Amino acid sequence: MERSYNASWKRTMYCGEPRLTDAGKEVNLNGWLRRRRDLGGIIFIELWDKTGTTQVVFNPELNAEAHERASSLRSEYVLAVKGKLRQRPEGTENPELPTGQIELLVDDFIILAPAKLPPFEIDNADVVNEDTRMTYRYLDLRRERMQANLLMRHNVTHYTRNYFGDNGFIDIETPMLTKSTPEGARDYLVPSRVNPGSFYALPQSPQIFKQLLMVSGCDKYMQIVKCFRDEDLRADRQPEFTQIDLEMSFITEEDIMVLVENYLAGLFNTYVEGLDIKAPFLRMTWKDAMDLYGSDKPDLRIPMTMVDLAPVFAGGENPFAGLLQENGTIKGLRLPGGATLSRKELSDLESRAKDLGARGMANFQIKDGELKGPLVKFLDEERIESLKKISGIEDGDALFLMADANWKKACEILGQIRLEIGKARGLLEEGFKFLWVTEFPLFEWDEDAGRFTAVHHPFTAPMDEDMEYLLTEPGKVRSRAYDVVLNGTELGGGSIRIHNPEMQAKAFQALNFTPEAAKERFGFFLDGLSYGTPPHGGLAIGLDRLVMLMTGSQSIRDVMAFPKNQKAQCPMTEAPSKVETAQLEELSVKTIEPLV
RNA sequence: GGAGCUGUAGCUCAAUUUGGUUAGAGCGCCGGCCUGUCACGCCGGAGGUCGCGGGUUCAAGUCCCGUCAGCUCCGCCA
Repeated sequence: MERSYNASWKRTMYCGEPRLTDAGKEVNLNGWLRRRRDLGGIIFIELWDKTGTTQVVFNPELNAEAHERASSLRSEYVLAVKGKLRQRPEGTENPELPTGQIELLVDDFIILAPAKLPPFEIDNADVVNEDTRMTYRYLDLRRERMQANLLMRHNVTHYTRNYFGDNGFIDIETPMLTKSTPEGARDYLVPSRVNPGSFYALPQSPQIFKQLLMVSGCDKYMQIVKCFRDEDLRADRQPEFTQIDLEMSFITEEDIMVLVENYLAGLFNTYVEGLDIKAPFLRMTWKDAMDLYGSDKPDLRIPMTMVDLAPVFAGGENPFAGLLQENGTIKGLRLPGGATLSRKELSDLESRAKDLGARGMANFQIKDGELKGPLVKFLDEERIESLKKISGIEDGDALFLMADANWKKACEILGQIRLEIGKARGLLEEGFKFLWVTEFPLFEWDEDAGRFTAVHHPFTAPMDEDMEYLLTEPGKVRSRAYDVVLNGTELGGGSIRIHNPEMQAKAFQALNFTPEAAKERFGFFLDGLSYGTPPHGGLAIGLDRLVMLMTGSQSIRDVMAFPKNQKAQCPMTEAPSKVETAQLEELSVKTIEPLV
């Protein structure tokens, strides 16, 4: 007779729990059959749950009936097993397993569920095509590494709520159905049935709401919140992702940065083994980050920085003299040991630089004390000395040169080369290198839009020193924004906000919004600001990226339970899908090719 | 929108460079043997739309054209 699961079968231990000290105990285990070793006379199975596995023994001499039934068991069957834990016979211990000193001798068991043959070997899913893993994501998650990732994510959110709660923050939810604000990323839109022709947007961030909560006097707000952006995907970008979102009143940059770096240091030191992250973190202006690393999110694990080679070439007779007279830029990057690079390797690097938009990339090498390179002939003794002094190039090294009329472009391209060559040559150091990047430009010129756009968002406060340029030279204004960067990834960013409605109106003006347009889009917000807004600021941390880095994962997909593929589809549910005409009609949405 | 890489058994890959016998291997699966295994072992077996379509050729997994899919990157991501 078939026996079903009842209280007598409930587990008394998890599969990963038994230890030598449990020998002699009668226990129940519930779990999945992960591996079967049928030796003919005796059968071993490994019973798995999220805590680990325990070896279960079916011995015909002790229990012929159970042994007979066990021969039909297959991978991933769900079982309830009763038996006695005992120390393994001498010489059969498995030192690799936490439960390896012990095993369960079966008295009785039931099959709670058989299982179809899995489409891939679950223990080995790390090497399986991601598309297949995603189609059977529930199986992909049924393994140690993914369970560990989900647990880490839980630990992070738990720690986060405690940390900010202990620091006086309260968790407040903001709407998922909200107003579209075309500034910024593309919105996901949701049609309103009761308001034909009108749409909600899913939030790109709760930015405006959290600022209005400051107007309300909430003082310290936090939320772990889903955000949505309809843009193309990357290894570290998904259409829906989670932010740790913060906002505080009556504070300065310093308050937030100290709060957040202590949070991050504590979090990493608690959950990542062998770390001793120290706060405060290194702080660097955006200008310095660009000059030294060619990136607004420098990867400090690569021990190379760029230098300004203008003094070497200025005023001389060389191909760069004209560029420098026009205020152009020449950046240099020293590659220790780079003298071994072949002509072909140098040429490949130059074509890579061209792919990135450079017109070229010159180089020097010092081999056996002799400086070589296409530009040597343009440099006299004095300039060569200057080149060596500024760049630090020594015997055995290479030096790359990037010249461009545009300072930012020269920095960025050489910065990308720095990253790629650093990784390729194994120069990446171990560990977690945090820093703050500050004093971002407030605006940048958008060629396509023909106007300035906000680098961060239009509510970011300008630095007091640059306030006078707000309307005259917007490109010159620095912002009170700060990003926290870890190992070349932007973990989070925030700013002190504008809390004065006139200033906010000016910012919109600098962005070329007419007062009418500003009112149309953000009128409620400007109105809110005018009812007594405290100085405030905040920050948002990308939870997915955070957990990705903490778990050493290559993609945020590995730390999300059910992520989307590069086409923003879910291979498992096959979302997005077509819907019936009746649904569309109800929503007053007219469209092409509905399903029915 | 663009560039690159990949696509062969359930999974991971080889064979493609230089077209030529019946497309192989490991794992997994099925059957048999096996009483201390733990990636159990040994023996046997099943399993293929070489992503798809077209072309060149006596002959295409292999060459050509097109197309689809997945991933990485650029654009995009206030």
